Amino acid sequence: MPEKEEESIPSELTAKKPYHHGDLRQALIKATLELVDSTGPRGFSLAQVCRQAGVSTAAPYRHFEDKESLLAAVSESSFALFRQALLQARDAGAGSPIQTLRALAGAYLDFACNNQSRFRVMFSSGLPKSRFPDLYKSARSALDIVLETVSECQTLLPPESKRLDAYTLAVSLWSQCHGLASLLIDGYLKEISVEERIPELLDLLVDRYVGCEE
Amino acid sequence: MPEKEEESIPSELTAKKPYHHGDLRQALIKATLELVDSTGPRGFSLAQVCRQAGVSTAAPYRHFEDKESLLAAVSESSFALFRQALLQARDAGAGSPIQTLRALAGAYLDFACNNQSRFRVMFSSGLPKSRFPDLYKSARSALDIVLETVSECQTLLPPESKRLDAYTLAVSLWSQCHGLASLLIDGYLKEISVEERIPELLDLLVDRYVGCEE
DNA sequence: TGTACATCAGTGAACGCGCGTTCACTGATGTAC
DNA sequence: TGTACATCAGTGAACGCGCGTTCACTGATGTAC
Repeated sequence: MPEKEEESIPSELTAKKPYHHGDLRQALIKATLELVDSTGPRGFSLAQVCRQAGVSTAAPYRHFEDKESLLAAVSESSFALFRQALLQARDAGAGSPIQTLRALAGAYLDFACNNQSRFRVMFSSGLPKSRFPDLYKSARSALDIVLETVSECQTLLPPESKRLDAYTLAVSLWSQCHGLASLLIDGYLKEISVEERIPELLDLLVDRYVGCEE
Repeated sequence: MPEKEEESIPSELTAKKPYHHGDLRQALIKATLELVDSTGPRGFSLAQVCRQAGVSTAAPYRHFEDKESLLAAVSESSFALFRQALLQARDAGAGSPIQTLRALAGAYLDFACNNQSRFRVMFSSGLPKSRFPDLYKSARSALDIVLETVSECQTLLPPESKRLDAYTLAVSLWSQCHGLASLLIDGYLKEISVEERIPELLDLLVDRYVGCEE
């Protein structure tokens, strides 16, 4: 028969929790991301989120219209962070166009790998565009960074890189980043130990955008 | 007050449906795919599947252990079809290595676009590898086609294409196909009307695998 | 500075619902004799 | 060929459960006077 703890009440129980949370909105987003990590973007329940955040099941309705709105807020904030990361990579380097593209591709991959839950919500949540038009806008404003940067870089590159229009090039770079990120996150590249070859892959995919220069 | 139809009983009601279904297993897989199309790989319910297949909610348990097993069967059959499509593309051409790679990339994209539900289940269902080890094997046996074909093609190509090992090249080709397919399916390429440029994109991504030749 | 009051973020109990799964059963099919 | 019976794919009613959402409420905060 196990002894009962009688000596002292743990501090997290004595410390009376305040009636108001402080920043429940952010806490709910954080809890959602943690659950998405194990259940996928559609497998979590609002009740779980509330338990995780230590709050009653009615509390979220002060901040979000319903469950889907919470997920949309998670997605929108993720696209905003993503956009920031891409912008930072584009502006930080200030080196050659090739270096800028390389930095952009690296940032894309880094964001995906370090924010897997966010990446999943962004690209696999299946939220209806019709209900959340702003969400789609914030997605586009992040992805446009890729398109714009490739266009800008292309104007700075030697003429032989210009036989293709910038959009085609941009989509090519973008989809390669996106595919690599998705396959990494889903674990399909684990067995063939591709992770240490990522720098090489990034160089490969960027170098080829300027024709033949090595 | 609407009139009631009294003239004749529709044939689908008079035709007594047989007690045994015939091929319920396949019918359940088909119904699941149709629902996945609108709800995502985790949003459908077994009850909906049964309604769609015109069968009681207990019927699936003659064919699948539980709901997750049904989804795993959908995924496994999809990887098998995918593998078939890739093999066919690889073997049909019998042209130059470049043509073979081009055909493979085209088949990857075609499969994804013509079987969007299957593609979603394959890559976004989040089924636990631990419970369905065979599923992961069938995934690998499909994806290995890409790796093998790139290796084979590379041995037939001029030496300047060999400065990178085949795995790195294969992963690069693979991830580009995968990213392009994912972005197309998720609708992120619709506004910039990239769809008519797909052949060009495919040429672009394949041509670059052999160094500089144009 | 002190008090009254509006505001609003939280509670917790309750709801109706659809879900996944089980059960004893039924009816069609195939096979042994 | 005809009959008895084992097999098994289906039924339909029932279950317990967790879910999303609502409601009247409570208690903390900020502001007007």
